[in-house]
Amino acid sequence: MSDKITITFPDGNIKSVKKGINGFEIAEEISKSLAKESIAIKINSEIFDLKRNIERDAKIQIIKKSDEEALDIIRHDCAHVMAEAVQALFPETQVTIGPSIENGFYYDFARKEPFTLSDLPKIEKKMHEIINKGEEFTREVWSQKEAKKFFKDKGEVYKLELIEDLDPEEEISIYKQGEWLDLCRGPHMNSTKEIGKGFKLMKVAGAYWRGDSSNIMLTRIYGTAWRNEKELDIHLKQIEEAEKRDHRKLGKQMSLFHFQEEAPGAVFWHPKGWQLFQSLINYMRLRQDRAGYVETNTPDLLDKSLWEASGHWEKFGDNMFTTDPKEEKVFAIKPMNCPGAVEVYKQGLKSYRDLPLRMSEFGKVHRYEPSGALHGLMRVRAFTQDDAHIFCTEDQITEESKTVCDLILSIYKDFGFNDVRIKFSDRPEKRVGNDVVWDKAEEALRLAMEATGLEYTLNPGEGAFYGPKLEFVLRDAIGRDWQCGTLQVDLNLPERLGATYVDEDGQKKVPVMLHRALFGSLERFTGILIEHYAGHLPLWLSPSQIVVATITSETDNYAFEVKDQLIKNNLRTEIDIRNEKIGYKIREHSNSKIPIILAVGKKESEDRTVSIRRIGSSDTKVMKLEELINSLQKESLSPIE
RNA sequence: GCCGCGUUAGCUCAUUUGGUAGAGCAGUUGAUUUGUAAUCAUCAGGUGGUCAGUUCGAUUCCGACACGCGGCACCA
Repeated sequence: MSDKITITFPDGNIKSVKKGINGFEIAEEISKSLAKESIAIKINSEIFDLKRNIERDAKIQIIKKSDEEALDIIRHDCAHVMAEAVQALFPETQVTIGPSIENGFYYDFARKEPFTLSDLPKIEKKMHEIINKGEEFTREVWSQKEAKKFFKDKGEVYKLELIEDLDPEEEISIYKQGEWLDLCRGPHMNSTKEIGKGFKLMKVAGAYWRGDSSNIMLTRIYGTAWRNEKELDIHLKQIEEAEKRDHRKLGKQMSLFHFQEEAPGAVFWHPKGWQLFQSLINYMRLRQDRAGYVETNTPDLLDKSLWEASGHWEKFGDNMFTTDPKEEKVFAIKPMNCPGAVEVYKQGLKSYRDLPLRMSEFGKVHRYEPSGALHGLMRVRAFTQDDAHIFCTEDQITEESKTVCDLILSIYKDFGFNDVRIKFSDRPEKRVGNDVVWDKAEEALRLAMEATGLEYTLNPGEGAFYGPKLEFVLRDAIGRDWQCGTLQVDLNLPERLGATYVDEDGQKKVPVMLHRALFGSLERFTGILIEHYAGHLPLWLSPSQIVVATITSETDNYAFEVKDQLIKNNLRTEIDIRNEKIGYKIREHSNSKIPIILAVGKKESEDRTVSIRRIGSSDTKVMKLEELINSLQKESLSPIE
C-alpha cells in the first residue's frame, strides 16, 4: 500500500502528498502567509480542523480567515470560549448547547439564578483573558461510556442527555481548550487567540431546553462575532441604523398609529396611518378585480357550533375570543374568514361551471395571541386579512395555485420586494382528514410549485391543520422574518362544512378550497413597508404627499391657491402658513417624511411657480404649478392604475 | 404563556446611599415677516404605570398586577 495520497486543489491542481498530512502542513508548503491566514480545511465539501489528518485522496480547500466559511468557525469558537468563561466565573452553571448562528452565536446555560445583562461585562472580560492566553483547541475521540462517565461525574446532566440520545455506535468528539472541554463536532480554529477582539455579548434571554415549552427554561446568552473589531463595528452600526427604521418608532414619529394598554395587541390607527392602510386596500382591490375575484363580507361573530364543525374550536379554541353566553348560544369572534366564506358559497346550488369561484374578503380577525408574542404591527391580536377562498375542482388546483403565486410575487414587486423566501409546510401532527386526502393536497401543491419554477424550502410538519401551505416570508429592518402571503390547499373544510357542487355527470361533489392571503395581515404588511422604505413611502402611499410652506405671510393667499389646485388634482396636500422660518418648516416636514415640500415666497407668487424639494435630497427646483401637477400625475397613482 | 429587563411632562431623556422631581423639543402667550434641516423671550405642564407593603417619610426598598422591550415557546 502506498503511503502517498493525491489531493486536488480548488483550481484543479493535483498534488501527491504523504498520507496523513494535515491542512496546516499543506498550507505551509504553499506559503508562510497562507499558513498564517488559514484556519480550517474543507475536505470533500466538509470542513475540518487544520490539524485533521487526511488519509485518502481528496479534494481540498484551505479556509482562510477572510473566507465566508470562516465566520461560522469563529462564532462557534466564541461560543466555546464564552462557556468556559461562564463556568470559570459561575462554577455552579451547567452547559447545554452553543451553536453559531447568523451574525453570531449563543450558548444556553442551566443555572438556578438566570444571568442578567449586568453579568455580561464580567463574562466578556473573562473571554478576553481566555483568548489572550491562546489556549489550543484540541480534538479527542472518546467512547460513549467514557464520555457519559465524565459528564455524569461533573454533574452535567444536559450533556449526558445529549449523549444518551446519540446512536450507540457513534463515537464522541470532544474539543478541549486549556482545561475546559465540551462535547462538540467541530471544527475549531487552532487556538483561542485567533478569535481576536471582534466579538461582543449582546443580550440574555430565556430559552427552553430542547426548544420544548414543557421543559425547564435555560438562560441563553447571545453574542455577535466577526473577524476583527472593524467588522464588528460595521455590524453594530448596521444594527443602529436598522433600529432607526423600526416601524414602532417611525409610526410614532409619523403619527400613523398607537397602542395602549386597554387594547393590547390592537391598533389605534391615526388619520395618516389609516390613509396608508386604505391605499393598500384600494390597490389590492383593484388587483383582485382584475384577477377575477368577487368581494364578500361575512359576520365577525359566529356561533361556536360552526367553529366546532370546522375543527377550529378543537385546535384553537383556547386562542379564540368568545362572548358571554347571554342566551344559550356562545359566539366566537372570528379568528379566520373561511367558515364565513363557505357559508356564502353554500347559498344556492353551485355547478362545476361556476368554478373556480374566487371570493375575497377584507376580513378583520381576532386571535388571542400569547402576550409574549405581541410585537408592534407585526404580531397583533386584531388584524385585517386580504383573504380569499378559491373554490375549485381538484383538476384546477395546480393552475389556480400557480396563478396565486404569480399574483403574490407581482404584487410584492410593486413594493420593491424582489427577494422573497417561500416555505412549503406539509402535514402537521395534529390535523383533520385522512392521509389519502393529505397526499393528494401536498402533491397538488408540489406540482403547482414546479409549474411556477420558484425556489422554496421545505418546512416539515408546519402546515395548517386542514391542509399544506406555502408561506411567503419577508424580513424586517432588524433581521426578523415575518410571514406575509400564504396559500393553503384545503381538501378538508369544504366537506366538514358541507360545501358541494354539481359536476358534469350530475353528481354532487365536494369542491377544493384554496385559502390565500397576499399581503397577509394588512397591519403586518404596513409595518414591513414602513421599515422597508425607512418611512420614505413612495408618493402613492404617502398619507400626506405635499406640504405647501410659505416663506412670509405675504404669500399666504398664493399658498392657498396652490394647495387648492393640488387637492383638485387628487394630491393629498397640507399647508403650513405658521409664523416660522422656512428652514424650520423644512426640517419639521422632512422629519415627518413628507415626500414633497413646496416653498412659496414672493418670487414664486409673482411667477406662479413653486420651489420643489423632495425628501432625501436638498436640491430644489422651481417649476410652474401646472408643470408640477402634470409631472406628479402618474407617480401619485398606484402601480396598477 | 415562560425567562430577563423596563415604565419619570405630549415626545426624547436626566435626577446614586429614601427627605414629595429637572432639561431639551413640542404646547401657551408675546416679539420677530423670515429663502430651504431648529429666531428670541414668556408661561404652563408631573398623585413618578397601577395597587399594596416596609418606613416618621418611598420616584428611590419589598411584593402583586398591567403594559412594553429582548428572546424562547406559540402563530389557524
